[in-house]
Amino acid sequence: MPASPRTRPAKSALSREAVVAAALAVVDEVGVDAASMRRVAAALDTGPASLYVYVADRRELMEAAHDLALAGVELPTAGDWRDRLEQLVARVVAALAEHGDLAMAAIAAVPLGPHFLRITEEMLRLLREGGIADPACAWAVDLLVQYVASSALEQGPWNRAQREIADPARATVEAMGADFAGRIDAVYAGLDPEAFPAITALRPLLTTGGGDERDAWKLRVVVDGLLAQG
Amino acid sequence: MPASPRTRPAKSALSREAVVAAALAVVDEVGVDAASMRRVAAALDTGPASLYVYVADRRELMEAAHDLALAGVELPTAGDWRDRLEQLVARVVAALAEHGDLAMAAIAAVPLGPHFLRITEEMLRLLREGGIADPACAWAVDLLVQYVASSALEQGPWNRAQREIADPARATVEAMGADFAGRIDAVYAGLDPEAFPAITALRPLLTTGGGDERDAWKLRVVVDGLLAQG
DNA sequence: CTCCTTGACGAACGTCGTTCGTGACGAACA
DNA sequence: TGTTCGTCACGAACGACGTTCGTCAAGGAG
Repeated sequence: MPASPRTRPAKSALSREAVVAAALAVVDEVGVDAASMRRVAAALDTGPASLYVYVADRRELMEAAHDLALAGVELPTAGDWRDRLEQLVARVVAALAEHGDLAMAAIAAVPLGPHFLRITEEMLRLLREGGIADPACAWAVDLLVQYVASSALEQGPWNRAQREIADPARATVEAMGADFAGRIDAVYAGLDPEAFPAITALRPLLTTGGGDERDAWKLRVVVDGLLAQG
Repeated sequence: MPASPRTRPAKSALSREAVVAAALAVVDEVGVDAASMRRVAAALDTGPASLYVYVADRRELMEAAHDLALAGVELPTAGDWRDRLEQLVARVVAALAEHGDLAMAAIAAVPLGPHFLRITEEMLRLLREGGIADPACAWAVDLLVQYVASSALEQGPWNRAQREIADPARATVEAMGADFAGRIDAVYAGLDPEAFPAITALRPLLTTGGGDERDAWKLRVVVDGLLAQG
């Protein structure tokens, strides 16, 4: 009588929480696209069909993982409404960017998970506290959500590449990571300087990250712009 | 001797242009995810393997389709540098949003196709013409590219749903299209008003598009914010 | 004419998301 | 106690996918 996974007691029962956490861990490891149902199930020592007890489909699973990544985002408490808004946005971006390309999981539709909703609520609250009219608040939060998604998607894979460069056990990925900006730079370098004088002139600036300072700058642009509206 | 597709003269030869154009048409029809190599090939009356003569892989094909969508974007000539920058950005967003979720094709990496490069060049040129310092120009164009991608991705599927509602021949998709915002609204409606007072209060504003006016507002926010930097 | 290159593309492979059917287990009921 | 029902677990299988490899046909060069 061979040991069969169908024999119950040897494994703890699955739960939606366990499944979602496993999905997030697999995304960390291999990215959203490669995080197949089979991989997630394997991480749980089961088969892919088991996951469907807890999620309707792969999309739901990945969205849940996305929301889970935001569980640790704490609402800021220090400073005026603008400080708090900027801190909140930066924290959300950072939480997502901690997980490689996780932002891809919620890029095609408005995220509606519990954590994202509480963050949305807080953004709206802060905007209203800042005296911004309600119609503009609605549009502003829309823009901020765009900013969050696109920033997380920019920073996430970059963060990941940096981590992999720093990890000697992953030297095989080193060439790929170091080339993250190298590929873009190579394209820019190959352009005709006559036809592309601006890109040519700014090339070094376009391909060297700028890190936290750049991110803070971009967020400041958006918020200053919001404040500039009548 | 059955007629075989291997018999040459009955079909015009493929070309990269034809393959990319077919891909864009299929994306228009079914969206990026469903635009499989098989579907694109079928649109060309051939098999999927034929496409690999012209593109290395599916990613390259979709990116090329993305760039093709920008072929018709003309650089603005009227107004001061700010007018032209805003017009350019709006045109790029509109060109992408004309094609459903095409923006997904270039969401994970910086687009580097010929049309996108000429647009990037023009953005940089205009920013410099506006007297913005080079380091800030680099960051600004980065932010504008984020804005373009996320806006196209927001507007594209919405545009598509609207077109499908307006098309009586596609009545079967009507319920889905009409529910585009309905689903979000349903989630918001189901929230506890005590826990989510802001979302509850602003719900009508959050789920009714705002259309062109909102898009113009958001772009103005970004550009005003750029101008506000020292 | 022969040889080489290139375009064309079918067959096949490995992988994927998902469904369906079956088994195991526990709770409820008679 | 035995039976029934509901739920979790999950293997087998299906249809679809991206891609590779091998073969054929056509055209050009020598």
